[in-house]
Amino acid sequence: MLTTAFTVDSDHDHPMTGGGLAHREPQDALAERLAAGVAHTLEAREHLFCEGDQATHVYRVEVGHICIYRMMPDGRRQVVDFAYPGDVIGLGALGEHADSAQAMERTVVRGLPVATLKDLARFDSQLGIKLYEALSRELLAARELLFTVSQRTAAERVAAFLMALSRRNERRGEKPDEIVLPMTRMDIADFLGLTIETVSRTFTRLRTDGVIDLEQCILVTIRNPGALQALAEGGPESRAR
Amino acid sequence: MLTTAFTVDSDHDHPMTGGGLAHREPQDALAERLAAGVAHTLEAREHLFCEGDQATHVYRVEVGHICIYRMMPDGRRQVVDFAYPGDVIGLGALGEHADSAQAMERTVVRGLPVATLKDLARFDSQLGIKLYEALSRELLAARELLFTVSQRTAAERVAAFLMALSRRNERRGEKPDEIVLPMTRMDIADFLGLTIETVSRTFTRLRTDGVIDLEQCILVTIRNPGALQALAEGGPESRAR
DNA sequence: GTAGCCTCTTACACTTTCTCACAATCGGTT
DNA sequence: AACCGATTGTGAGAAAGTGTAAGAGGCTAC
Repeated sequence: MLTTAFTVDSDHDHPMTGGGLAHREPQDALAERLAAGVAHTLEAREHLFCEGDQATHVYRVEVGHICIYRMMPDGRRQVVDFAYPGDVIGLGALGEHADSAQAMERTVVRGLPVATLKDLARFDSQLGIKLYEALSRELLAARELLFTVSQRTAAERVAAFLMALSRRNERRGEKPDEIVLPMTRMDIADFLGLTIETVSRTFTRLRTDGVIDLEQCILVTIRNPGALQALAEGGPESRAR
Repeated sequence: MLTTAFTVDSDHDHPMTGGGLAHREPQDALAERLAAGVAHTLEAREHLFCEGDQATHVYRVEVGHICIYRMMPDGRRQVVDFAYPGDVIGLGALGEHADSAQAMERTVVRGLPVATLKDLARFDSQLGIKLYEALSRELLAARELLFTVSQRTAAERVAAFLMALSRRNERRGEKPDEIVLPMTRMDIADFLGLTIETVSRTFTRLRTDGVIDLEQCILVTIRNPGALQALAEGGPESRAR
């Protein structure tokens, strides 16, 4: 899960916070179980599950990316999370899914039946704790996003979003200043509670201000990490409230 | 936890969703354990714990109300939850608290050491499941609030907030059309991601429109539940997006 | 290669919410 | 009863973000 936290170090100082993605590569009991799951390939735009579906499985993304969102009858949409390879999906669900999960491109997931997981947890208390911790990280990330969407300006939200992806790259051993965006502007807008136009304008503004480069719309290069960081944290020019 | 969900029935159709308050009166293993906890009285404005404090205990509110929030260095605040009697606080914390908990008035809580809870959960898998479910409900409520704050207009947010409190009353066997607000306008504003002025104006607007009555600022009487409901759901006059 | 489609960008008028300033009200105290 | 501080309510102007619409860029299929 993407954490739009304004403190850079939260990922490392608090290993439990999980940082960018809530339960990435869990080298533990949970990971072991999931590795034994059945692989399933989704085409682009295909749904892994929808709101109201029975929550039968827990999934781990192997390849590709998945967008988790929720809709209002009138079409308003809230993206809750972007799941990257290694991320686990479907943990919080009790009975029915409260949101939908859609592949953003051709994506491979590995699924484990909830019933199996439950049985295993009954005897393996270590696994139970891992599940609990994974859920805690999701809760923290959800509240972080709430904070971002509720209290930050458009520029701050986009900056926080990019910083989250940058930190994610860093943790993964990838270049922290080159960010590939697997999601559309619409996905970003619905994640940050903005319109697609505002997201686009904000990207442009960051580019003209020399904070980022944007050769293609899916590739962001961070030119001035300090400025981006400051903006994400609620920098000098941000409104005081 | 307060759920600002737009579907009224979510409370009852999905018992796991928890509805208004995430883990109210858990008549189960968790409740039993918490009943054995040590009572502690907080004065108005006193903090139960602060961001960064070691998460030593899990608490249940017995009397009074507690506001759970998070601050940004520049003073921006996000209220994450209002805890009512019966609600459990401090569940998601791993190591350190990520938010602060402040009594809104003289409040009595009952605390149980996390270490004790962990020991108990090791042998009582039923308790472990209850903890997991309680956390799931918190996650659902957090995402619900995210949705509300991110996608709804000021009027819709206030309406959703009042509807959540109304449903909460109903579940408790109290009058669903008479709502006592234990929190200040500032708390509501920081919960809904609005300014105090906008909250105030919106209340006034609802009053002049005949949707609610507002003799004192802490007592809301719902005059037209249908209209309030429609507004909370994103009624006819809401923007289509 | 180019026609067609989809996403992204940009511009401008408009709406909502915020900011700032001040008045009114409430609750507790002297 | 009058005072006081804190909270709440109201109004006018400012700012941020939105909605509409038009144009640019990129990908796919033919």
